[in-house]
Amino acid sequence: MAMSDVENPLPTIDDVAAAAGVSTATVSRALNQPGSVREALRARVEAAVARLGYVPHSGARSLMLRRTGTVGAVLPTMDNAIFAKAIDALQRRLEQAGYQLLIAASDYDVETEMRQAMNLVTRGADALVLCGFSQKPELLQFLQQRALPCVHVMVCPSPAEGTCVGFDNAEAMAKAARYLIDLGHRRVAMLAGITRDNDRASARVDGARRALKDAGLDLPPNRLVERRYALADARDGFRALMGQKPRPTAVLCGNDVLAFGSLLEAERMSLKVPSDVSIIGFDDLELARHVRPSLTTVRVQAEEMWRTAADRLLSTLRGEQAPRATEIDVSLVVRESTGPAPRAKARRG
Amino acid sequence: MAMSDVENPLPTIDDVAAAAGVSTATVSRALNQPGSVREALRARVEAAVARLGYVPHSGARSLMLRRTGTVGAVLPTMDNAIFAKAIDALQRRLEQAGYQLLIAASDYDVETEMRQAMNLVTRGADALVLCGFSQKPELLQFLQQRALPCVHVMVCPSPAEGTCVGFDNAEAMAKAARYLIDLGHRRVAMLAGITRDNDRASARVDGARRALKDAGLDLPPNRLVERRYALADARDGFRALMGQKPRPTAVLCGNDVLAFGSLLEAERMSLKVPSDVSIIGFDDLELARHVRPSLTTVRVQAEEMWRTAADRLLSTLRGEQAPRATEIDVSLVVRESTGPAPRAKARRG
DNA sequence: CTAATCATTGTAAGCGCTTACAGATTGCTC
DNA sequence: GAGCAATCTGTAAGCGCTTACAATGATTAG
Repeated sequence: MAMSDVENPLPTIDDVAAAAGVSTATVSRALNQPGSVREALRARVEAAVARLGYVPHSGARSLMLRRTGTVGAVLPTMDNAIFAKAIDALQRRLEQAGYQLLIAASDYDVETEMRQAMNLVTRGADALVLCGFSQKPELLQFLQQRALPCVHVMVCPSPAEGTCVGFDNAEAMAKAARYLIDLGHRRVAMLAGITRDNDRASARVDGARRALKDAGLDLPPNRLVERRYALADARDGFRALMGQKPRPTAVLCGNDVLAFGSLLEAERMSLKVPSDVSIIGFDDLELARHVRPSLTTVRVQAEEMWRTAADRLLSTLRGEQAPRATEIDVSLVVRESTGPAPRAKARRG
Repeated sequence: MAMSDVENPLPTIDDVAAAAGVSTATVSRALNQPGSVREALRARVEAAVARLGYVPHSGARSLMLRRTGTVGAVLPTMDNAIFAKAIDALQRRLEQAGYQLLIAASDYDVETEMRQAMNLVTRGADALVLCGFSQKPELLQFLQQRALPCVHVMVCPSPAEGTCVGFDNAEAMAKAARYLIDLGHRRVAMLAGITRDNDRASARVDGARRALKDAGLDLPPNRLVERRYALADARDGFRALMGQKPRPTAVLCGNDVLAFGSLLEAERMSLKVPSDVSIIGFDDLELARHVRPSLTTVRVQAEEMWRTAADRLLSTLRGEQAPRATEIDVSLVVRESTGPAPRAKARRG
């Protein structure tokens, strides 16, 4: 079927110009500023473009325009509903504005994150979306040196200079902890995400600890476990917590995946939720409202957050002034997985 | 803080050459073929590169090399575990090979798909990953005209020319249907994904219908509903099916999200799974093995599939000959959500 | 009917990079 | 020590595009 193995060079603007009987300048103008070319010529050019299947060479174009029309995003992983949503929201917004999304995964590792971010820059990303604020200083310095627009998402406010769109992770988790405390819980455990290289996960632990401390309680090492965001790991972590001697009466989870795993494991262990143990998640994934018992969780307006992050970059790329920090609403959504602390029994005797 | 608002042009290869006291050709060689430049000079060049924070201009580079080092993927949506996994697998493999991933969403619409695919080509994608085979002919023709490497994933074999990596959706679903039939089910319903513009979803329906027909059964219109891949829609669809007069004894679901929603709704309706109704999913998401009852489902080696798809493109880009069709294993994983058809009762009397 | 003005189009200069080719340097052999 | 090959480096020509500037033709005032 292969018509020919001859090197079939793609049509260039010169070919279009020749085919339409005009100069290259006219072709370029007809395509980029249709208003500045007489209707008849524009039609001729467009016909030639269609006939030849011409597409401007992106490299040549970016060489002249000094922009590529792509925005890069480095996220910890795609294999997590929360980041899949992120990509979805980013891509849609950027596409609307004529930008394409380049993506890369950091695997929750700052070295990888830096490497990937630089890859994206090397590939010509006009701007960068990063997650959190735990980047290597070299990376941030490099980006600043190149004056590359960059937004940090999922955190707010920013500890240093830099634009961010997100929320206060510590305060959000503290709010969840206070809710448990108000329900009378005294032995509160935390099933956290892996905190290494992850300022969001660390902040959530800090927030929980702070709230407990403010109530005269603490979060001893044996009531804090870190697990990867996967159901099997979550179940394992929950079991580890529940194996503690005076059993925790409530578990704060680093996200909804950990919380869902906890629900599943609680059922397996024949622990009733919330009467035996209360569970709180984070993110408010679609699943949270559907599972039984439905999940009390910290709702994050994820879509809005990522969309806004894209908007910030787009503004900056347009040369507009954009607010440095944008706070996104978070709120505790109370559902069925939390309840009053169980009465201590068979203890007084 | 802004040091200066002076236009601060990024360093070019000329700057590096000047700083290192060599010619631009040497800089280029030192960077691209380190072996061809004397050690001492290479070191000087690298020092200059580091000092200036030089990064080659991707546009200029692609202009000379006639490649950009990016691969595009157009997927229906990112907001679905199966496609999130796809992005993850694609990105990792491509990154290993020095390629970056550009992504776009088609929203299960062929027009959008075409638009987005062309966007990616316009942005310089060296190759394209597409989902299924339901693209617009114009698009396929355009890609062929440009001799752009392209792989169709999630389907196999391909109905037309073109490379594919996937499996036979109809046969896979037929297998699931036969399993139910063998268990004695006679009223089998299907909760399908939206089939419009989606050859995978349609093929799955076709497969189910075929298997039923082969067993002398049928899939009447009222036992087939289509719903979007979301829990709320799934529950709604399941309820619709279960509202039918002679109730189906089994439901084949277009994917695991629909199946999970069905499980949730079954519980809500106080239907026991599998004694009242059997449920089969598709994909074998992580969740499938963890829920209660665990989900019988068609396992797809998703990661392998997408990784292989990336490999096919990489081979083609290297100029190697790649197999036209690659079949990926699918198998029915029997768990707790399926069982023998309930005996018809209170009917004989 | 001529000159001045305006709207269109064409000419040509790069944007930053790679690489064919020429030139310079080095190390050998005789 | 001269001549030659082998190795390394520099020169310069574009890659395909946009756009400042020049040139052209059309239009209108005088």
